[in-house]
Amino acid sequence: MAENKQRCNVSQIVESLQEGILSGMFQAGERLLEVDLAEQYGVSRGPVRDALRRLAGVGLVTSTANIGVHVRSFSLDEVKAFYQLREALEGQVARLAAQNAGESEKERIDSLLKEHVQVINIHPERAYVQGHKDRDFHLVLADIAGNKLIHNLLSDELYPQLVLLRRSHRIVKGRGAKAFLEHQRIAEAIYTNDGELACLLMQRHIQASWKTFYNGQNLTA
Amino acid sequence: MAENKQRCNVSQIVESLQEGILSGMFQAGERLLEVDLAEQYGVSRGPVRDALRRLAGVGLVTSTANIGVHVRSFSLDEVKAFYQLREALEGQVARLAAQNAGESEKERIDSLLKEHVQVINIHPERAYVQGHKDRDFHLVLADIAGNKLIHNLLSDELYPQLVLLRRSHRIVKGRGAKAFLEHQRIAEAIYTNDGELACLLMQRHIQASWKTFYNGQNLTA
DNA sequence: GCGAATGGCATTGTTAACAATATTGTTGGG
DNA sequence: CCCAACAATATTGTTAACAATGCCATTCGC
Repeated sequence: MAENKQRCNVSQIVESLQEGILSGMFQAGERLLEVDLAEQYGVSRGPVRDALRRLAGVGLVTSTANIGVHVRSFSLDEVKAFYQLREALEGQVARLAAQNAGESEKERIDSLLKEHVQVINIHPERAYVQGHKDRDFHLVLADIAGNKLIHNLLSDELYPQLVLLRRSHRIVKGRGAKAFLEHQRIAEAIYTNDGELACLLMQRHIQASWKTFYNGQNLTA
Repeated sequence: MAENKQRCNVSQIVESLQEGILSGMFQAGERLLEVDLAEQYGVSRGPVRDALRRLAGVGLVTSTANIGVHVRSFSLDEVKAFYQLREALEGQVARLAAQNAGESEKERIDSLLKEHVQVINIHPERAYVQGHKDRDFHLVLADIAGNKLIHNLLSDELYPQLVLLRRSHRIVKGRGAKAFLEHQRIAEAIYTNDGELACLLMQRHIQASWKTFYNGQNLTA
């Protein structure tokens, strides 16, 4: 699977490892050996160490002195804290997006939602998580919000962590159509530049997502 | 000043460099040479590189490939984004703290504020930024909120960045007594477990802090 | 005289060997 | 039979030398 990619630089290693972690090639809690990875990427341990430190920085692995690095796993408390953080951040994103949105931004959201409704109709059971970042509702809003700091926090740290924690907790099915309807309500608030409403609806959207996650855990546990 | 501390490990180097950056020993934008630091700490370049990567991870330095690392400097837009992020996070913190606070937590806040009023009376002009983390109003609230994720984000990343950006923009005087009064209002909301009010007051508190910063910049610019 | 190419220097990126530490397996005593 | 101390192994931490890259001054052509 992980063929010998010769002479990778650090950022390529980071990207490849991140994909491996998010795709489930590495299981949650699995140990990542520097020497093995170094051989896989046809490189010495130095760049691998750099890459692992960067992954630790975005919370995808945990690095312990003299022990090693492991793919991160999340306790239920950590997941709860995670959703509380998202609630705060994405509420602010929705508020700012509503304040900033002009005609072109509103059209951008509208066309995105029209695209999503197609996907929903074709795959009603699917998790409704878009692959590309430009096609994700939440990240598009974060872009429109015009706050690069929050956008990067969501895009580079929280969203990868979200993918990982859903995987590590065996979440297979999302809320699909229901989430899409909530997106539409948020979009309507943005169309009228109602920041407070957009913030409130987004917070409820995240809360609903957390409740689905939590109930799913209780059922399987 | 930076005497030869022999045989430091990585976390000690990180701590020392962070203190150097936050104390102003290194100026904003200043380049940090690996070889110089390595000699200062009596260690080779490897651990220094590790330390610098970790500082880059918390946003105190910027690391550019084949160029080097520089003490981070903040544009006014970045500072604005920073305060918008704080507004979201600390609003959530205040809400959660109000929801979680029992008698012991309320007493903890109360004794902290009584301590602060002493400081204010003795040094009315001082910036009202506490040195130790256990004595900072915002971090104590984050602790009471019971969300380790947000607490660490504030304590390990945003607060060091706050110190740095205030320094790099030559902010010398804070809002002192006024900020303290706002803290008291927030505390009162927490005493009645009114999460929504605590959140709102905290957000206004952060906004007021941003406005002070912004006006200060316009005056000097 | 001025701008572009070039060469040397300074610095970061990488490597492989070495040191220190943790984990695992083994042995001896109780 | 079980537990503790110890040895062997595996892995991370560190080092110093080497490679590659960017920066800067000098020089060459115009």
